[in-house]
Amino acid sequence: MQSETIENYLKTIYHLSSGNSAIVNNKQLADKLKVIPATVTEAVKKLHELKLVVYEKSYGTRLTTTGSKMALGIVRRHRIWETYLANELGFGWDEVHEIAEELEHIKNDKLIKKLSEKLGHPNFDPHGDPIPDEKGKIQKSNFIKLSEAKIKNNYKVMGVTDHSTAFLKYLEKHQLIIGAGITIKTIEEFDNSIILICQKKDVSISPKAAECIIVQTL
Amino acid sequence: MQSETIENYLKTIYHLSSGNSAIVNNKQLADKLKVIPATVTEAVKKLHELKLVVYEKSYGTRLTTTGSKMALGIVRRHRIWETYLANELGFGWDEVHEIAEELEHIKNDKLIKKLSEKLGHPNFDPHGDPIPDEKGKIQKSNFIKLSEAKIKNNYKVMGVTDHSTAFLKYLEKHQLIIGAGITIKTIEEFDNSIILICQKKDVSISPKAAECIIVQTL
DNA sequence: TTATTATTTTTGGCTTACCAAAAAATTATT
DNA sequence: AATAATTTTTTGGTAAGCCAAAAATAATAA
Repeated sequence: MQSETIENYLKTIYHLSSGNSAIVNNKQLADKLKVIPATVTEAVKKLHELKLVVYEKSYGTRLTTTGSKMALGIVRRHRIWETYLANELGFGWDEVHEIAEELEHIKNDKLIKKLSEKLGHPNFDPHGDPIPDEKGKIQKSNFIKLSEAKIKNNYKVMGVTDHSTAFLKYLEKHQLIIGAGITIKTIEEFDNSIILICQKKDVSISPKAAECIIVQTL
Repeated sequence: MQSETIENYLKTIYHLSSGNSAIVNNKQLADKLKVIPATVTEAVKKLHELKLVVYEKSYGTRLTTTGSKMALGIVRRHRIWETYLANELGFGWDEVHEIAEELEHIKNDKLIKKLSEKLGHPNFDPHGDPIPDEKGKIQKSNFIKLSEAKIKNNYKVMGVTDHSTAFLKYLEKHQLIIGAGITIKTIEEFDNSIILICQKKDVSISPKAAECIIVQTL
């Protein structure tokens, strides 16, 4: 099995199981990887033989400890590159994901080490997602989803969980950039949409969007 | 045909024909690409159909204008990355080639543009090789091979044509680093080896090594 | 020029990563 | 529980990129 194929499967399993080694099913994987379920069946069988996942027929797949470590390594490379592209090369946070999808497959420990060093060993990428350290440890954060925010409280925008270009552009339009301070003004009773104050302006956020925005309690 | 495979063939044809669209043969290609000649035959046929090379049976292969442009693009990416790794990330010039072999395949015009910009649009990489510009134009240089150097003259070490780690380490040991000023002291009659002065020390260079060292006339 | 050597091409085969369609198993719905 | 819908697996097939061995061609030396 090709290293890049393996990495894409492991990474996807990791994301779908939200880092918990929970079980993921073939359909989900097929959708994310843009292949048909039959292809996934084949692949997870091979990954099982490589002891990177535990695959149980007609049930599902989860990462082994080894697989999880590898996945964490890929996630680390991806997020280090995203941070580097944004902070050092001046890319917008809506552009970095796509490029990092390619860069993440370059496995050269020294390269990632140098990049991390130059960035001052960051713990979070420009989307606010945590960057696993060399050992795969992920820094816990006091981040919550904007949808869980409480009225009158102050928060700082830290990231997003949806990386689609459409969504990122939407945020930019509302000045909801990383680091922006916000205050919850109202939460509409009838549809749960949130009115918040950002840059002294009122901004209305739909519940769906609020689910995808990560904020830090201040 | 996979983009990375195409790129590796084009790049190799480019290097073997010394940028002149001269004819290269299957054996040479097979050796460089670490495949058997039969594989090359298959590949060049396909590249011919893609109009990237002109392949004549039992004769040889050369780049078309399109193929040449593509090759120049790959060479540009490779050398920009090498320069970036050395100048911005502090890698040694003996380390950058290997990493750039992978990075060169990431095709994102904006990325290369940003890297080049950050470097101040360099025309030469850390090995002294010219970096083609966005249009594929290569800056001419007054560089010569050390083997062509004349007695008593002064030169500056600008690069190498052999990127093997062994060779680069050999140079480093003799303090023959990029930018080093040298003076030709003697050229031995019987074996053409060169005695030069570098850092106030006498250094003897074999004719074979002298073939691989690029110097600039001062 | 013939013999020898080197290179190139052909042929048949392999693995990886995919797909399509059909069959089997699981899960959900009535 | 029976039926319908979904998911999973099996089966057969494809293209890319490789190899090994044999046949054909070209280049070199005797």
